[in-house]
Amino acid sequence: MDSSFTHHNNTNNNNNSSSNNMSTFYDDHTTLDVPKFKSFSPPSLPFTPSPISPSSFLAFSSSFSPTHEFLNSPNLFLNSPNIFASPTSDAFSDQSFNWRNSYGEDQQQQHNKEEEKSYPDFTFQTQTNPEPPSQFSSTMFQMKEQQNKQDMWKFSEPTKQGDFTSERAPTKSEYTSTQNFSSEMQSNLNCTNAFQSVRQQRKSEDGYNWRKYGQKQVKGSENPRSYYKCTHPNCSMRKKVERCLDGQITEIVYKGSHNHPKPQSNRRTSSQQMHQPSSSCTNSGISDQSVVTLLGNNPKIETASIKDDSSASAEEEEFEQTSQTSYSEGNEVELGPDAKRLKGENGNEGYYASGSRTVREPRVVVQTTSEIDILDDGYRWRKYGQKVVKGNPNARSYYKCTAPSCSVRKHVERAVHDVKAVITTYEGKHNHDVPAARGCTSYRNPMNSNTNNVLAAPAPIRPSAMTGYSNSLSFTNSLYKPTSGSQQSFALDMLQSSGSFVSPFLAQNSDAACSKAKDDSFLQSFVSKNC
DNA sequence: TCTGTTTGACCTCTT
DNA sequence: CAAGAGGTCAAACAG
Repeated sequence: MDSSFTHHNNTNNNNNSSSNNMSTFYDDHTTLDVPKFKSFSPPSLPFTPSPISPSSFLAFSSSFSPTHEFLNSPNLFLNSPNIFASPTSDAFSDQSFNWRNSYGEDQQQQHNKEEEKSYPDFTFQTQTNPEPPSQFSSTMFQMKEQQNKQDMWKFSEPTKQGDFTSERAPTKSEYTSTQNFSSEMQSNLNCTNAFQSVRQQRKSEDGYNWRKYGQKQVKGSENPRSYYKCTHPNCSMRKKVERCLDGQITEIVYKGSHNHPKPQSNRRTSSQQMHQPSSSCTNSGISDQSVVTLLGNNPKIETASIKDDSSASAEEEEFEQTSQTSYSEGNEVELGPDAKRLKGENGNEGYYASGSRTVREPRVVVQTTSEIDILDDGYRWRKYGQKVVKGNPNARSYYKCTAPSCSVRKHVERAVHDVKAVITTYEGKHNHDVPAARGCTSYRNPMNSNTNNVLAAPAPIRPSAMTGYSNSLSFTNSLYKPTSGSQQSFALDMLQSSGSFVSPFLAQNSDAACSKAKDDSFLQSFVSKNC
């Protein structure tokens, strides 16, 4: 190891900038040269509009495609496992939905009554959205620029829970940018409709046929994990579904990609049928999609522009060969010792929270191939592992620089003392310059270039230019001393997390950045708090 | 008989 | 190299 350093990204105060409004969100990212893979869908996720329209709240443009970041983020919560319909069984019928944690007790009780009226034989509970969409979006969104792009795009917790409910059923027109969810997610998102659908027609499908080929009891979890293959000839698409003992899905991991269009006629009647709400649109033909995730305790939206497999399969296939897209919803806060590892055939693996804890964290992960671009530091990274290390229940992501013969690695993890704090540790030194962002030729590395700070993307941090950075969480030293050869720590991620402050900060040289950071009251308070 | 599921054994990978 | 864990295979089983 030539060197290492750590930067710390604290998201506690993320609300103060980019989360404030969508314009900030756009401004900061739509101009980014988002790698193509980020705008490509989880392979084979069929479209089913959610009654909770992401686009009704979040008018993402098609160019906005934080798919990977959203869904692979351990911060993306989906604490409503109950609303997942089992794609392979009828566990749905046995499920009890409880969103009590999503809002106040009074509201809950009142709402429960309402729900009981609507679904006297159903225990699913939801709530009328008390906030207008615009308000919702402004309070829900939170941008987080993080060393690990997985968490780059985030949403802050709503100012009050329950802002986002299934009862806000949008019209179909609201789904112009919303497509392609896994069947489980579809069911999840189509809460109300799904239930109605379930009640009416227990079985439905996601358009693809699956065959169960194995089941395992994974260590650290009481929940069995089922393995499914796409039954289409030569299709490598697989998925893992983990369920609680009561049949509720707590985790879904997609791996690979469909090499075929969705079967036209797929009215299979096997137990593997997916739930497809009757109100859903199986194929809108709209290429851009948004992924929306309901979050039980902390309702949040995850939105990503992805492509419908059926409408853009060729384009996807081209990219699928070299990209990885991971979609993960789970409450990393709840990630505990019983987090489990998942590993793809490309070597990717990760630990994800088990659903056996007090708060279940269903998640959907889509894995295609191996490469991940992480442009937040300018370099391209390939995820090669993820695990929970001793002393910190939070999963740590491991990445390698994708440049040939470059041995730089980094890992990202959340601080044990503050789950919203992200520690990124670099090991080694890049033996190459910062690759230009895809489609971007104006990128300049602020750390080793005296040229203009022309940034088409958030300016990268150059850990590579530094040596001897420790992975300490300490903030006692300067926030950022890239030129120092001694072990240092800095709160880069924290700085990044400050939203609009990020780019200006990063666009400056390190000294200026450091100075600016120190002047920032937020940073000061953070440092004071954490040191 | 066919199709899909179950489940123990085996394989592969990581540590 | 061994142990452990996850992933896959395939025979047996069920509907």
